[in-house]
Amino acid sequence: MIITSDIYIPKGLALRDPLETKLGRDIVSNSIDLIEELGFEQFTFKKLAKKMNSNETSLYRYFQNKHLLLLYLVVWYWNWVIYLIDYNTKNIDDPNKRLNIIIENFVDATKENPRVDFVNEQKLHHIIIEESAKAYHTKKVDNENKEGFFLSYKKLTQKVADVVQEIAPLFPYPHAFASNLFEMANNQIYFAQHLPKLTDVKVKNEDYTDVLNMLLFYKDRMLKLDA
Amino acid sequence: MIITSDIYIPKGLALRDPLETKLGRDIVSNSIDLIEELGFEQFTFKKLAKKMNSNETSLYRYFQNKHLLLLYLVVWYWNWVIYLIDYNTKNIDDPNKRLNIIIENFVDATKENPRVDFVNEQKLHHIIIEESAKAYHTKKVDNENKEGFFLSYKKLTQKVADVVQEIAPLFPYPHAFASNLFEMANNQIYFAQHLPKLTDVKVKNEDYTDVLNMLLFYKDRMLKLDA
DNA sequence: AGTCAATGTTAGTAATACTAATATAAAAAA
DNA sequence: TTTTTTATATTAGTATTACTAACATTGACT
Repeated sequence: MIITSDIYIPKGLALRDPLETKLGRDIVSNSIDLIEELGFEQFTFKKLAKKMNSNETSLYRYFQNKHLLLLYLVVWYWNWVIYLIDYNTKNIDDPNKRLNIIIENFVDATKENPRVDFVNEQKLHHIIIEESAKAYHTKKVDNENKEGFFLSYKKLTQKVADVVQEIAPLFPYPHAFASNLFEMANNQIYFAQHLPKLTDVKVKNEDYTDVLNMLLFYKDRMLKLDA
Repeated sequence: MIITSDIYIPKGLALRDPLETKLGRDIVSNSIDLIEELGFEQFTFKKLAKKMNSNETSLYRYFQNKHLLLLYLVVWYWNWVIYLIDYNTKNIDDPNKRLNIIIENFVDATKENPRVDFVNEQKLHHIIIEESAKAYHTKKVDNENKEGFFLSYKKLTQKVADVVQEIAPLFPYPHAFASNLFEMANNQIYFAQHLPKLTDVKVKNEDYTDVLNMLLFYKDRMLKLDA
């Protein structure tokens, strides 16, 4: 089990902690499958309950609505990426190497061994690419932000910004660079898969090499490491 | 009237051309107000009809559903930006100056005079920032792409990519750079307004100066114009 | 044997996202 | 001018969604 006490999933995101019960874990697990299959718009608690051989009402005991369930998954992903980059950059002194590893984990956060058994990280990654924008482009953002629902994304951004500033102390936009790096990774993968004229990279199957190289190029240019 | 024959709003996006009738123009105009006010999730045709003193059924004669109405607005915006950059970069030889103007228009596509009277470009810009991701992150993308609904975005990307290649013929990712520039402009404005820890720029009222400067910096770095 | 928490069951509601059928008014064609 | 077409409005209805309430059952622990 990876998600432990040092990983902050804010209270209020779920009505009760899904990790503590079989049903809760089933909700998380099956919602990943079903959102990926149907897309968020077509996904409903009723369909999810049916798939799980449970019932709608029980699901509402865990999540107030499907939007908060999606946000829960997105927060989970942010935490997962934070875990990955901590784990993979430990004991590496060179901040540029650390940033390379961060970028690798942005592009493909599914390759690592340590995983939670009931979460399919690859499918979760697909959901992030296809649906995550909907989790924070809503009229509720400001309230949800006050509730602390985006702390993980901020933490992730701050971590990357710190490494950027280690590499290039005078770089004026470390946070924007960090968040853009993350958004760009997901976005450009999406474009490669659905609107390829909007990008120059190719993604075949689960091979994100092109995207990785582009982001590394982007980083080197922005931080003037290719002089 | 700006939107003319050389601006391609694909057939199939609307059931009948909203520009040709009073009701159609009212739908476009009022939907911009209402989507901005309520957010796309809470926006319904019933509410829109009420606001317009029309009725739900009539609206369905123009748009199959609210998703296609949103996409129509987003396509409108893409066309509007294409128009703006064509208009504002005309007769300017220096490709770098042209790219600067493009970036200005990405950041704030509302400042120009030539405008369609029934479209509030400033509100439309807000909708793009807050809701546009939902217009193309859906299970329908691939089909809608086949219908040509994203040609305007591709055209916009291609235009910018062409300028990039004029400036830096060897730059390896002109399309990704172009689409990322556009996405980043909208995203970072959104972050500045709702999740400021994810960026370094500030947006007060409608002042996007910080964002503009950041994007110009980004461009100079990426294309090595600040050597 | 009793209670408690988790889950299930049944039933219901207001709103959403539509469609069909018909009526009326205004504009264009005969 | 009358007819026809076209646009819009009205009414009515449906299946689904997004919930909520009340109550029943199960199993685990005391």
